[in-house]
Amino acid sequence: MTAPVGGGLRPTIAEIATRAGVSSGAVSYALNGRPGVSDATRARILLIAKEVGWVPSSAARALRGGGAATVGLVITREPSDLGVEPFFMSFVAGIEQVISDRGFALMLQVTPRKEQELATYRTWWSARRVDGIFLTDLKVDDERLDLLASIGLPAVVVGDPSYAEGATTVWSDDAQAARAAVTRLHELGHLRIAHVAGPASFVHTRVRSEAIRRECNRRGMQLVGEVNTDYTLASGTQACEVVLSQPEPPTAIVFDNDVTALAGVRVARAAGLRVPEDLSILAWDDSPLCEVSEPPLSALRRDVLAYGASAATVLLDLVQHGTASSVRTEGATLVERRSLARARH
Amino acid sequence: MTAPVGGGLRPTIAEIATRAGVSSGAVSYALNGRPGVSDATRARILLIAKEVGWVPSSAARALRGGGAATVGLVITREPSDLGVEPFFMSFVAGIEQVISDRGFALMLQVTPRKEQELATYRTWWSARRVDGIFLTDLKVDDERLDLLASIGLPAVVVGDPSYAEGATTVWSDDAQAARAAVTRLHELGHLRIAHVAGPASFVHTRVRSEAIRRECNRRGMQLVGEVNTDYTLASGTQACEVVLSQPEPPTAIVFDNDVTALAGVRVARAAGLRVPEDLSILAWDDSPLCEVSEPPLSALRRDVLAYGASAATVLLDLVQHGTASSVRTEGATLVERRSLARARH
DNA sequence: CTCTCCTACTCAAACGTTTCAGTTGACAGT
DNA sequence: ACTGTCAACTGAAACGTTTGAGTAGGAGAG
Repeated sequence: MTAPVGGGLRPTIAEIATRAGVSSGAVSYALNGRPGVSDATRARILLIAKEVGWVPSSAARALRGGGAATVGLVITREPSDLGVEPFFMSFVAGIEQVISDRGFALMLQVTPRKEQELATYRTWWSARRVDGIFLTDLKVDDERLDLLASIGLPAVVVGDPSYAEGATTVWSDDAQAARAAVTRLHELGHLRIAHVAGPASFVHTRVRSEAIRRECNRRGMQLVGEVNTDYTLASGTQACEVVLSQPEPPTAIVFDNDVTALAGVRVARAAGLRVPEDLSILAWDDSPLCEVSEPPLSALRRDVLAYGASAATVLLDLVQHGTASSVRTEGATLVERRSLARARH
Repeated sequence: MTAPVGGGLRPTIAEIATRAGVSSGAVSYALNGRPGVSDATRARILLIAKEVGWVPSSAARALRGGGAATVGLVITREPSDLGVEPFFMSFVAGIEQVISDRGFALMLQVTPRKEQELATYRTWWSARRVDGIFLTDLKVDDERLDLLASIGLPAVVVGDPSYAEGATTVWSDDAQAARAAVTRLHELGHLRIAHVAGPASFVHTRVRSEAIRRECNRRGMQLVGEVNTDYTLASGTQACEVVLSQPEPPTAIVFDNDVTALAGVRVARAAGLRVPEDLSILAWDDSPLCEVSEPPLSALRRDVLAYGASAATVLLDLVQHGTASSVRTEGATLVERRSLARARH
């Protein structure tokens, strides 16, 4: 008792084969553009496939060894923090632009627990659920790199190659952006600045901090504060209070994200300082938050969409050809709004 | 030439079987907790499986017909809008809490094109990539409902059941929250209010608008403005200008999201109105944006994490047992900050 | 006419899992 | 001692695809 030819949803190659009067092997050749069928037969098969709405079973392909046509992304952050973080959604959208055209899908996991992340990589790989993954939020001496290397799961590291232990990376040059920011502040006459940074464990935090420190030295500016935060409003507020309560407070502060920058505005105002007249503020990673702020915040903007797209392109090359070379994407540019002003003497 | 027993990553049931000296069928029974093996053998098999780090091949299971152990979510929004939208990340995190415990994974797609969304459902289902999906941003006469019904893809609709055409839904009672909001404004003596809403096509926009209208009538308050926006700063600004430039402007405005509420603060200030003394402002869906605003905004807060978790629970029930009943989650609660004040006479 | 080569196929195995239908023994009941 | 029952297994098929090996039939060379 075979299924009615006209019938079912989810048609298979076998059904196309019976309709076309050939074997399933021939259909496979035709559908995959391989030699082994005549042009006439191929055309007929393709037509039928389109008619019945055939879509290859990714399960069968994955089982056969052809890969799952899926890439994975684990976001290890507190869900509450993620609400504010505009980065990931744009990044995912950028990934999607590239992979959907190539028939790939994205598997996502959001979890606050970092052991969970490691377990997920193991499981995804063992279960053949993904062909490769994106590794974000790169840390110094990142244990995830070792795991990935040991299980052999292809990965693209989103972050500075000098900390990626030889893995393929896609990165934006934060050091260069940091230099540009400091340069701009110097132009405006600022000689004492501070840096309210992200978590010290992140590579990009370290890169930014170091670049700012170096550039200050080079230009004879003083870095009168460098405090780490966890990107939250609370920790930004505290950091900013520390920095501003010094005997010789800075005339400008660079913040590593938008939320802490907003915290900075509030703290400054509470301390009786006007922004930007008494204190210039610069945020890293532009967002609507910066726009709606009063005053609107100047920010270092990256094209996160393009960043995600680049990462996806590299990962797919890695997965499909077994090798790919690292890519440096366009760096951040400084968007000037109204939170920067000339330093007062 | 068989593979070395000690060897490979990604061990299979067959390998466990040879190690345990039983057939692969027995191993399958043991691993899935089915009868058919003795307790002793079962224990031995489980031990070996743990030792070699066995993980079931989801491809093989899906092929066999057991389902892909994957659920899908398509987010159809402009990537740039998503940056601000705290909803989805929290929602996804809530989903994850539930599904990862049950061995399911989440497949995500972010796209601005709505035809893409429909195509994705077809493809995911035909390719057996997902067992079910979450349908968010429910619209009036939503064409996606018809597609899902016609292809038979299990789905949980996130939105009001009265517009879901009989599909299983998970929803939060926006009408009730709207009534609570209006009630509170009435308590504060406001008699003329306005509503800056979301896109008219969304069901939740319609539900909120209608509930606000009704409650105003019931209490003898005037609804002196009801404008739709697309949630962006620009459209919020425009809507708010329209509402405030009337001969008899409102003394309080309810905004359907945080960004437009912030736009409202700016417009009010530009018009020489103090918030909240001259104009009370209430945002829908709390976010860090509301906290950092000046003044901090009162908001209707939902537990989005729990919302996502509920949706996931229902979808998994639907997928695994073929049936599930709709769930109404806890409604929004009003978080008072400093943007609400007693109306002036 | 025979031999080779080529095209255009067909056949069957393999991927890893689940499950149905058998096949052993052991053991109780009569 | 014979039958039936039950637990504890084994064997094989099936899911849908890819792919290497095999084959029929025709064209061309000698």
